Amino acid sequence: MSTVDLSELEIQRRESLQKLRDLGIEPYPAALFPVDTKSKEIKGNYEEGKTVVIAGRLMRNKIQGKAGFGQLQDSEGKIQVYFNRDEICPGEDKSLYNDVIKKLIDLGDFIGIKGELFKTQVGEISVRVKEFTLLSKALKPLPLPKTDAEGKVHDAFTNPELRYRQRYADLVVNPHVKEVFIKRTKLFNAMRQFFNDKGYFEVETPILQPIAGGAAARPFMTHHNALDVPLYMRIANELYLKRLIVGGFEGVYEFSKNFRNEGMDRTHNPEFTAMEIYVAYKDYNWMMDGTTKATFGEHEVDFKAPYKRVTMRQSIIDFTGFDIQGKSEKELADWCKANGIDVDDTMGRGKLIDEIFGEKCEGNYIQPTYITDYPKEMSPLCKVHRDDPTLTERFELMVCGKEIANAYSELNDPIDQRERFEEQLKLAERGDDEASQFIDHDFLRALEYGMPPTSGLGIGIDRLVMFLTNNPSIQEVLFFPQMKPEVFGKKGPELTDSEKVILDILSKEGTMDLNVLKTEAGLSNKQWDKGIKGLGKHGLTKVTKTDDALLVELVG
RNA sequence: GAUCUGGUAGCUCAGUUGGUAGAGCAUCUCCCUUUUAAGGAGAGGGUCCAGGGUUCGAGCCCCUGCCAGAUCACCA
Repeated sequence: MSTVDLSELEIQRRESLQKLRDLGIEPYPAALFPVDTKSKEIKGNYEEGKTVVIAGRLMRNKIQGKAGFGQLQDSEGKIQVYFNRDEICPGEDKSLYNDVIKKLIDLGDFIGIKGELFKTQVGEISVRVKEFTLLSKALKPLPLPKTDAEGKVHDAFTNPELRYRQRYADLVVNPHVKEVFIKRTKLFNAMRQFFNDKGYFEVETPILQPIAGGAAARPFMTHHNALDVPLYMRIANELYLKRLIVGGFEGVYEFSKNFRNEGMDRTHNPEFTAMEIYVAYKDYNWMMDGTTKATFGEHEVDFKAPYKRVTMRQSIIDFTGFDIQGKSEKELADWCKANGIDVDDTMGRGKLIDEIFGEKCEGNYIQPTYITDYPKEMSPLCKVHRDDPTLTERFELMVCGKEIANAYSELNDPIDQRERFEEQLKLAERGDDEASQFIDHDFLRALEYGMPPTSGLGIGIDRLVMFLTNNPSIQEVLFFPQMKPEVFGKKGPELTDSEKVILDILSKEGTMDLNVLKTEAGLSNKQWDKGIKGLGKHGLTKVTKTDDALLVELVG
């Protein structure tokens, strides 16, 4: 990047950087800095006169003559630091204070401080600086929101595009954003703790899969050069965890980054995190009892378990008065048409019911609610219901109109499983692009060796975090949400057409009268104006004024 | 994919019928030794997202494109 592309503020900071080097101060020192305290500890265990060594970004630097107050931000918060010229520079040479601290240090620079704790006249806990070390210079100014006495934020850094693309800056200046991610990690830790205490085993399974199974979604495809085979990024890890249950583990779980090549919106990101757990010798009722504790038990969430439980059949009756029990595909399709739901020939019975539920019921479940007993056709990996062969032993946990968790009594009958896969294949051939197009024969082989009765649960972690942190957008709970790539260096040295035309004419003559050049160029007023100004900015031409004319001169 | 809204200084935002591009904070200079978003005085800082068009003249009007957000569609 040339200095031409830099803003005034960035140029100033680069100049400060050079001046620091000229003073013998390395702006990016290699040696460790012996930090021994953080801001939070200072405030929590205040000891008058205690010597501390702290480090962080300087986020405020209010100079008042021969003293000044700064604010140092570390990972846990902010602490005020007090610079006093004659304490920092006891001798004749006051340059460390007058030049370095007052002028060459900028907001955002990392500095290290050794000093003593004291309270100011207004009672704010502060560090009286004894020694000062520059740890890293910031060449780009951070956004600078300010918080007033009432906690109201002024000039907040709110532009979502800038915040997501430059999350590092967002995290520095928006403490509430950092909080969301701390909560996210605490949720992971709490769930791990909960499962580990119960003796379940955390595992890792393949992300690159020869068949993207376990869910219905369009996968990202890639290719392995050495084997010369196509591979898919996983859309789910379900089938691999079940293989481990076959192998003898009785409780396995995995936090699984899944990838789906579909649309993006405020609840969908191409990569997202699911937590899947499978426990042998259990059923979906057991899982329902445990889910509340597993997800919310460790957190201060205003939930009262047990949540309401509604069968899918009852849910549809509740919101439409229509009973899907025993209805044929045609009867369901006719009802949909009569009630304003778009249907087409590719839709089987399961899909039709799913449409009715999605259209008329789903959005109404704001409070946590278990929807149970899904139709067989829409749950190809789930065991048939013990009381009704047209249903499956499945539940989903709905919160705020969105699915948070999905659980089964897992299908472990290999013959039934093969038939379900074949049904999916038929639906796919019929045009249902959500139905699975491949049969995972290896998975069927595993089931043939025998899988114990098992209950499985999947939780959409991102949506759960959204819910727990009260965020309406998935982008707010992912550090780096997917964005269209930013174009850097677009404004290259290339000339516009107008500039080229003018330059061509001028290059033959070297120097020309401006009006002659304009006439010869034959450009519209606007194009002429843009072209000649552009060339001047590129430093290619120079306009000089004589007594009676303007002369354009080719430079370089 | 559709519709709507937006893109102006480092950040947050104004910008009048279309007539010399503004404010606050930040920055720079000077003064100030216990300040609390904001002490005083002065100064600098712009490819108004990009490209076309209309016009004597466009940040503003028209067209095309790019990026983002929201709503909808899609997504077990």
